[in-house]
Amino acid sequence: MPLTIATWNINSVRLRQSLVVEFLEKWQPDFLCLQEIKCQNDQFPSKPFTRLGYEFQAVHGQKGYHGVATLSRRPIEEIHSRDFCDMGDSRHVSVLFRSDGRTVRLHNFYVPAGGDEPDPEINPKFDHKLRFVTEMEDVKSVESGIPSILVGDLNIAPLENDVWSHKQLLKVVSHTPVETEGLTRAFELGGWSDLVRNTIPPSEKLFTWWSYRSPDWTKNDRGRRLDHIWAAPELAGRLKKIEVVREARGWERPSDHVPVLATLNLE
DNA sequence: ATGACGGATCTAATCCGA
Repeated sequence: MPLTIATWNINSVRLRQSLVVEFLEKWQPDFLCLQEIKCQNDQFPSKPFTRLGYEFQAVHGQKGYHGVATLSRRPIEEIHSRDFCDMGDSRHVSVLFRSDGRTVRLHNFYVPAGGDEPDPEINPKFDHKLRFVTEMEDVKSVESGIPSILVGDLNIAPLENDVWSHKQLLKVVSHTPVETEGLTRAFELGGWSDLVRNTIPPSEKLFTWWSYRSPDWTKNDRGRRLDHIWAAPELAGRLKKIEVVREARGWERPSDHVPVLATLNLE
């Protein structure tokens, strides 16, 4: 049985629960990792997703901001969330599941945006972002023999073709060298493989986010690739398909991010 | 032309996202 994992920064799950339902019905991933649910656990709209078969839900919300949730139609266990940087933010949740005789860990991340000014000395949010990414260095692709998948809104576009203009974004938070190098360090020290760029070559422009502030997101196509799917090499070798649901940016009252999916065959 | 938007919050103006 193929295994499909999706990640989507939903920018308020209560406001966009109908979009999530539409997505689950049409794409039917086994797992959907949501970020920026922007609600507390008891406000999370579980029922419409349960009704579609996503009865296993690991929700780690907080009031107003941030928050992550992993929905699954397969049983999950050992739900865990880690408090990066001891801020008390809800920015991570992980689950274990079994598939084709293996145990796999799935990490769902929402990395801090980092504010406007790319200088940790004067901008505490940027300092927080850099420290968060440094802490991600000890999230390994294989832990105690268990291979992992790491998805989420990492808020960093690491490659030149992950932004609409490498040159013009070098001093813009999300694409500064200190961020892209920090993310690359966590990626390499963790022993990860980038499933999306394994499939869609780095020579091609690829985005998953387009600003709300642009009057027409399709005009000039000024996006960034902020949402990622990484995996342990032994899982990466079993990748069958990658999909970026670009059309979702054009849905009614859309999130500014679109879903990204990976399908693996673990047989 | 990196904002001309959009969401949550002690519903009015403020903070936040990236």
